Amino acid sequence: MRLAALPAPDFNLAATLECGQVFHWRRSGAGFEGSVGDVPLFVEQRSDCLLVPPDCEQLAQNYFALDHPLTEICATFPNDPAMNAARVFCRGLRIVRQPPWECLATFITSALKQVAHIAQISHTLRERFGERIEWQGHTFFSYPTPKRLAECSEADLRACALGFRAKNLLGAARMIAAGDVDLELAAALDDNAARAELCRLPGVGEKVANCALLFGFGRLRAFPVDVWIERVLRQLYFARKRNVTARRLREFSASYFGEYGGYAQQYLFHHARMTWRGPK
DNA sequence: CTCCAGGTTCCGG
DNA sequence: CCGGAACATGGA
Repeated sequence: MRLAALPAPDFNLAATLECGQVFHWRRSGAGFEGSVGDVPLFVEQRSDCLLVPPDCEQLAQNYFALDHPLTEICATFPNDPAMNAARVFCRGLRIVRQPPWECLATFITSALKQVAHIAQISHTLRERFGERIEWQGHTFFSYPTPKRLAECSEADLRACALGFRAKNLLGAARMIAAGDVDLELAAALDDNAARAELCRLPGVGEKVANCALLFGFGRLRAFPVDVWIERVLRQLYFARKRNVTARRLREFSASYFGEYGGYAQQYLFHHARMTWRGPK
């Protein structure tokens, strides 16, 4: 089919989709196929343009956050060796705008899982409980809604290889389906209040809440501290320092990396993961 | 076989 | 507030 060309300067599609912020895109030919909410999408990069199906330009422009002032964002990063290396390595990587629920739910299922496993779980949940979307001879599945997951039993979810995460995903889906937690209301709160609201959900602690805030709620200052980032902070920012507590790391990262700390975090995360023990 | 993975929660100092 | 342990599953 004919594709439309969308100007996308200062953008790296592959890095953006494979850096561990989103898990359901698959390589397809020279591009990627996936979905944004319930809209199927194919996207391919040609130098400074994105090729997308006609009438999808606006959707892609928004989803891939082509309006983020990347040069300005990178200029706000602290000037230190670790950050500079990550900034060069991740050039063109953008924090996409994921639908809040599927982002939050995916990170609830991410606890103590490798990126490949998280993707596997996401696809299984989509195929079993999401909406099937046929498009151009390809089959896509949307992420199941809170309502749909709330109707499942814990055993249904455990059957998707969720392990102990099944109870958390189910509990979160039920609280949201019941209106006990309202993601649209949370979206109107400031960062700290929104984080506190998300943390009321089972399986959502500081780290998962920050991932949801950063990748699903557009809070570009949110700084998730996972095992990789903790290694980066301890080895590159607190080298030869003893007894650095988790709280100390959180306080440091919340201020040191600035107003676009979430971008800085993702660059440090991706760079460390890709270089510290061979690309995978 | 052992170790670890984009953590959260609960429990005892 | 802090460090430990339990919690499932699969790939390295």
